[in-house]
Amino acid sequence: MPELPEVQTVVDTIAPTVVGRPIRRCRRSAFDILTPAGFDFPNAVLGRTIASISRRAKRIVFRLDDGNSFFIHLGMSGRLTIEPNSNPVAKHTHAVFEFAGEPFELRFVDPRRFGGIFWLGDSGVHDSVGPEPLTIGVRTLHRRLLRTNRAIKSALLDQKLIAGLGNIYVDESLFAARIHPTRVASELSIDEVRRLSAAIKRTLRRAIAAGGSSLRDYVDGAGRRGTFQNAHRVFGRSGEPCRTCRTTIEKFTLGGRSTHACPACQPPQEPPVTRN
DNA sequence: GTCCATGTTCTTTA
DNA sequence: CTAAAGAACATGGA
Repeated sequence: MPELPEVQTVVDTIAPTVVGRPIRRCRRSAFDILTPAGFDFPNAVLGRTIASISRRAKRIVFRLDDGNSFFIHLGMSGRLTIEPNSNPVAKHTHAVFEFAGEPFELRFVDPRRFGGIFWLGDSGVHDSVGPEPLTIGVRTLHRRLLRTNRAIKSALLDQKLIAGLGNIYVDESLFAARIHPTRVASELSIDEVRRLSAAIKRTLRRAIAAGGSSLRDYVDGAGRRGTFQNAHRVFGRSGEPCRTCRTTIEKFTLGGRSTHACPACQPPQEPPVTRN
């Protein structure tokens, strides 16, 4: 469910409330969402103060005052919200963090359990995660795309190639860059990679500003829905007219994922260079 | 009952 | 061996 903009929004909405607070108690921590299984949780966090909260890829990283850190991944259906202690505990609540003397607590709910809590220790090293899309350079992106012959959409979904993009923002970014999702990654021209890099950054920034996309049940740390779904150009708009050229938005399966594109704005082959 | 879902990882195939 | 495709994971909504 949550991609970079949603995860960033969760970070932004919980940080002011929980940073600097000592964790007094942890309740209802489901065992099967901890990696490595049953790492010293909750002992590793009890009594520790949250020094900072940040985002890396789609991960919400908690740095503790003892130098250790862990992260929460929301998977497909995860929620991380600040709620009054007195609120009824929702079904599929896996972890509740209580803070000394505070009437609110942080709750991790994830019905499908694709998410989890992962221990990083004192290294803070994130492996199997590529460069951040908001800061990646054109040259770096180009070099990494040259290494694979997969469809550009599949390449952009590969978190090791570039981190943080998911099904929504890949489709939206490719539309903004006027590149068809089935194009071979290694065959994009440098000009197309330039457009793609700019389109990714622009799309993500706008989505963050809108609080992310709430298609189904995504909410931020305060329980509020995002509004970027209203600005989608292709995702979830199959059968509707393209907002640029009125051509019907197509939907098909690529790499096992539903894929949306405008066949006119995003030609399946790179348009030939016109000369005069 | 069926199909689909904003993600990731493991297995199978080529 | 590697790259790429496919299956699996678990739950709920249409």
